[in-house]
Amino acid sequence: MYNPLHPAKNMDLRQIVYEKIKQAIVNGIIKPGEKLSEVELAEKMAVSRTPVREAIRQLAKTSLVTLTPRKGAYVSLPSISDAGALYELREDLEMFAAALVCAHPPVRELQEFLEIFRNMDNNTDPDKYLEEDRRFHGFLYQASGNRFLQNSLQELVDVINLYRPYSIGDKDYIQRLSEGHVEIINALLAKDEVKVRQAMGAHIRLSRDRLVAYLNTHTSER
Amino acid sequence: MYNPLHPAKNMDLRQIVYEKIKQAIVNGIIKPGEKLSEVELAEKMAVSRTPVREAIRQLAKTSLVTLTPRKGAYVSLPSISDAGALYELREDLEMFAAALVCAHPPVRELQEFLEIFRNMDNNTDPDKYLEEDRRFHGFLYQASGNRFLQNSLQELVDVINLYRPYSIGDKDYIQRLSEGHVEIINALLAKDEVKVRQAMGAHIRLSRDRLVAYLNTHTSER
DNA sequence: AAACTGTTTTTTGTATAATATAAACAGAAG
DNA sequence: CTTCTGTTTATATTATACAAAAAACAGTTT
Repeated sequence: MYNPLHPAKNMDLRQIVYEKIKQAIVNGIIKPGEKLSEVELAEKMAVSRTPVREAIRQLAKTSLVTLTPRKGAYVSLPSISDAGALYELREDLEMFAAALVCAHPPVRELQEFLEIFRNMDNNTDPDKYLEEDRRFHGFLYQASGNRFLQNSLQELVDVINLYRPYSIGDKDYIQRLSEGHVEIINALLAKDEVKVRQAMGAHIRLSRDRLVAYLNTHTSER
Repeated sequence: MYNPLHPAKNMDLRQIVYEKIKQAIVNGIIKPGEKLSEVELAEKMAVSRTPVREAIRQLAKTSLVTLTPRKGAYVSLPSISDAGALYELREDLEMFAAALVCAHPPVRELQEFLEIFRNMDNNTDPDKYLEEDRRFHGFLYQASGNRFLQNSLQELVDVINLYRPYSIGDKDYIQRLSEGHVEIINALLAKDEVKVRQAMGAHIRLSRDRLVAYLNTHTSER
């Protein structure tokens, strides 16, 4: 039940501002390449520039924001070659995380996800898929039991999500991606580590190839 | 040769302060658990509190510093169980990085390192070993060609180095660790990826086991 | 003497003011 | 008309001032 005597607010302004800006970035409200004006953000959130500055500095440490001395802060605009490097690292880390989960698979939750992804196909709302996809992967990170791994992966995925403008509205892959999830879950439930790694690797590569192909055809050069 | 017309200083104060504090931490001048007083640091470096605050906030994003709202910032004091998680992740990433280097080994530099580590044994100055060890691993990160991997690994290793007070003065392992490096380098030069991964994995586990054993015997509980 | 309460002191958190740099612009020279 | 230079304007950077919270302390009560 509810305890009315919880801490009033154990977050300071900077933390709140940090989360707000971060959400604005990962949800695409502020787009890659756009400038983060201190005064503008401060005014919009009705705080002074100090907490905004500190939040931006912290964001910069996550690669979501790029700092240019004496110029300002901008939402990172990862290059086309960054995409390869980011996915290369992600593939390794996701396979590792999944392998760790494989040792002690959380059966109940996995079965819930299994149901969800079994019922998804190319007619599913892409936003709905995206939401469950994030939830699933995030759950695996947490279930890996290694908080440093969890942290690294979450940061990495947040950066990768900056490419979202280049992949939305792409319904053709939802079924294949969902099937990939089903495969991963089944391998986890079977505690088959080799298959888990293989399935996860293929799943991530599918996303990577889709993005790289898109970038190659739809961008001149970056 | 030297060009006198390089940028006067393309670093702002915050960046300078950031590096100074970071160096103080990784070099053990400020020890794990110690408090980072804003005024004290500002006075010592003869700057105002603002750049110091921002530097500390950024440091906190690297896990080198832990922030406690309304209390202050402290040099992180990783727990005994963190040690396992940190090394678990490091093992995976170092193996991955080494495997990447294996595809295009930088022969010249590897041979230089080979000479260095061949000439090391338990009589070598531990500080000298530590320096070359860091240099070698850092070189591999860079040679992996993946800047995100390089970044993650460097941050991870910096945090692991916080345990240094718990492992100094331990000369018995220098020879074994050096032999490990030789093994890794030879496997890289032979482009034998399987052996590279195996050698690197064993090398990291050796360090981990040494630390965990030490922590288990020399600390009651954290 | 121990514990509680009220006060002082120190330090963090936030806001604002001062400074320095860079971008935009306009006027003058070629 | 173009280019260069000086000025203005806007913005990031740094410093300082103020507010709020936590820690240290002391005095009082039991």
